[in-house]
Amino acid sequence: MSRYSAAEIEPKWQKAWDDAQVFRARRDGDKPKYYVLEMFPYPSGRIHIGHVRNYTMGDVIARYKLSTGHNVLHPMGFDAFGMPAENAAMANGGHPKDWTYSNIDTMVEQMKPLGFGLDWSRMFATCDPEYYGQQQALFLDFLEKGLVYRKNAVVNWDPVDMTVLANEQVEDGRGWRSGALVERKELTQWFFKISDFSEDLLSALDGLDNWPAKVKTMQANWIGKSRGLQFAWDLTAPAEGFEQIEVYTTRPDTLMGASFVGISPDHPLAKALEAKDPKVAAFCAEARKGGTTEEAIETAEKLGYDTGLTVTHPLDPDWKLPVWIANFILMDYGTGAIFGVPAHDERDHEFASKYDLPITPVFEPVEGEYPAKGAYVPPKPEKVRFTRKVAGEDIMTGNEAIDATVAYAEEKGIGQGVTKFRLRDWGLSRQRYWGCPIPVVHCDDCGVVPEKKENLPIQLPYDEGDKPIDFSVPGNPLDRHPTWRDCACPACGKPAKRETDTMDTFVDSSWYFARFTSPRAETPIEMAEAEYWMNVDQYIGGIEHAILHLLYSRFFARAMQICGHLPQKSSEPFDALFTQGMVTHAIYKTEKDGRPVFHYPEDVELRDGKGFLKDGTEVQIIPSAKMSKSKNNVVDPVAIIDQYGADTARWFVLSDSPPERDVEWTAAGAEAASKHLARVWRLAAELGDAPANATEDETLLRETHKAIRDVTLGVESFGFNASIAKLYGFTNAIQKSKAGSEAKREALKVLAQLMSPMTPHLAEEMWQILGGTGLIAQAAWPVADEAMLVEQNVTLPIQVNGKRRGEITVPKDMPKDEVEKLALASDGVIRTLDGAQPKKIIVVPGRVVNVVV
RNA sequence: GCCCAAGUGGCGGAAUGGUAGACGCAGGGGAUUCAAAAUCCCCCGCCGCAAGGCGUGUCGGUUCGAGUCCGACCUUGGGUACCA
Repeated sequence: MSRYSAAEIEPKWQKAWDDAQVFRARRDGDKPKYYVLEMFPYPSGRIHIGHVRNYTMGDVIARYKLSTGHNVLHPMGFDAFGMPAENAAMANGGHPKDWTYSNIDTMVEQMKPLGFGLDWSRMFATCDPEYYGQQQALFLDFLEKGLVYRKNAVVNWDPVDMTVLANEQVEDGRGWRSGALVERKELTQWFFKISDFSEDLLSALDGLDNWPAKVKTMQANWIGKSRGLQFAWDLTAPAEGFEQIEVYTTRPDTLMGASFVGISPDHPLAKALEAKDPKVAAFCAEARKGGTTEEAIETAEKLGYDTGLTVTHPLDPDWKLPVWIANFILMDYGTGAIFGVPAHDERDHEFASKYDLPITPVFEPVEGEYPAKGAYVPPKPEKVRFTRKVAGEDIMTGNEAIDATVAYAEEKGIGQGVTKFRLRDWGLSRQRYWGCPIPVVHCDDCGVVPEKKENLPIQLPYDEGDKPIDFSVPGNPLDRHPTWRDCACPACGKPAKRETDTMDTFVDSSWYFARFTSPRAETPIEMAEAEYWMNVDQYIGGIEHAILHLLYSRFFARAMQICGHLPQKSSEPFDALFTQGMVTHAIYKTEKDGRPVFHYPEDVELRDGKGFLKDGTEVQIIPSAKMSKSKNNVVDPVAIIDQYGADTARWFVLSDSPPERDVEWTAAGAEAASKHLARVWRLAAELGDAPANATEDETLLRETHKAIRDVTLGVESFGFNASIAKLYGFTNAIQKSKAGSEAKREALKVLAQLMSPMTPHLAEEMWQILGGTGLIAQAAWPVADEAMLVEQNVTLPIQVNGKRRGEITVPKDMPKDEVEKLALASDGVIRTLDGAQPKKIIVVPGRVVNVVV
């Protein structure tokens, strides 16, 4: 081979790793274990360059840990249930199962050439009956422990298609297929009691030292612990059997500013009124229009209906307030009823302004003006002057006022201080086919009956031949299946019906990390394996999973532990978390007849930062856009590997941006990466036989040890781009060095080792060329010699009033006063001072000298 | 709406409160070559002939010193419980 050829090198070394079973996870030996996991992919059909980046990061960690003497577990699987498979079946016919498994085959085939150090023997898909059957067993155990229950909850309802819609199937408040205005409808659904763990899920965040702070903050806000006052407003006259309306407030100190009591359209009182009064019914129907998302509800126009009922203020029997039904009050949070304080809440202010309700301030700023318009909502720790206080001092913080009011209310027997959480129970029912069936049976005599474990897995019907699963009509095929629904009651044996809801796909991904420790076990996990491999030492995935997936997994780990399916130590399953950014790509756009036309990158020629089509038309370049098929800006890793090889793709996705940030894929960047790898290869292949040179050899050795230190630090701190920058520097140093060939050989062997987690194939090839022993993948990571890292001199910038005016080079441990003298004597300082006397001189050893005038 | 981030040359980005722009791309100049490709070397924030001045989204603050800390705002991205 006379030049670097990825096509020749890469398959060769992949086979060598396979033959030596380098990445088969082993429990044997005295080595410490290390479990690195990237969030597993959805089998969309083809791998994406974002996958390449994500799995390359994990692979760097896996290979590095292997070379530092660990037993590494680095598995791969597929998050294979979900809506896209059903959508594909709707659009193109076929069966979700066939579509999914065919996609998995394609993606595995596309992933293998990337050379990831994965233990493929552990692979599974969540749609494998062996996996989801164990998930059904977990569900039954959770049910037995009281961690699952049924209650009503709202879904998006398409009144034309008569089907439940996912949030993403609601576009501008309308069903994506029918175009009908979506309504909120209640259904009986299954729930996991995640709210039982609210306090623990919140407080345990403190112990997650190796999680990004932003993720912990997001989770903490999501769980949303609040303290407040719960109390009841007495109706002036009983209505529909109600004498009181129970409310919860986090700002009881504003009670004297109340102007109305509001209840949710789903509040029992609202429902009772609705049943009797067509006008209330009409309003509630209107209020239920639109999707179920928090965003849709919060941003919808505030609508209210005056019920005509009134309540008495708890602190003033003569004060009557109206009761309104309002569309922005959620039945799921608190008691489903509030009292409105327009002066100190933006939403209440908007509502009161619209319906002409009184706006009564209860406090004002200690200094400055009361805002001219809108509500005055200072932060709770800020001191304010109360004009209509319930209890406490005239001037106090919001927090002090809340405490004083709660104490007062409790003393007077008006209400109780309570702690509440925003976190709601996890609704897991989905009215869809392609998911894990919920293993229960509905019996007319026995009610809801759990399946017997020996009947698991309850498999989805596949129905080849004359009765295929039909996706051409909306709704859940399981619900209208001619035979699958019918079964015998596990309790009494009489004819009964299966639950036709399947599980949320978040359930599938909430325990797969545990299953990887014993993927073929006939129980959910094998305890001995979990004891050894858990927890995940490093988890890597997208920030889009910061809340739901991670919170659900944390819940599952606790619930599994309660049921004896995970060891005690695994209540927090992910010791360290890293959230990586996306790979983006420019969009090339022109317009035709007022509509955008998107062009493929290969059809665009770039000159001086501008893009042109073949016919000379200039295209608009939109940089750093999320890749999207409809925008024609998707980079196909298969094409990149064909053109440059896996090592180039791996090197590039790590090189240009910090891993937590987005990286833009550019053809020029990929080209540059490829050229660099070829240069490194040539350095090894064309080593030559120059004689030793003591000084130069020593200098190169020092560079080598610095490179070991810097690159290792980068890898350990997820600074892969920093490691790569150092590797460029080290490569330049070797290339320019006048050292002898043997010194260069040693430097190049270290270079190969330091590159091996990122570009493993090239590293193996160099290792072989340079005469390394065995596989570089199994060689021990080099260790930097501290003695080689010590510098004698240091260059200090000299500042005058914080501005750089020169620099001096001094011995590392020169005393401060001598540094001062040298600094004052330097040209830049003399010129800038121009005879003025320095007031103060700041010497930061090894860093800077600042002369203050 | 609410929660969480990010914003630095033409571009991607570097920088424990201490020389802003490491490293790479693009660009310019040169070497090599019959010529080219490939490769190698040098230059490269902005304004200015220069001295020097200005520069890290905007405005203000803390500090001897701020890209970094604090406050407000703007823009972009992620999440918002049935996309995964």
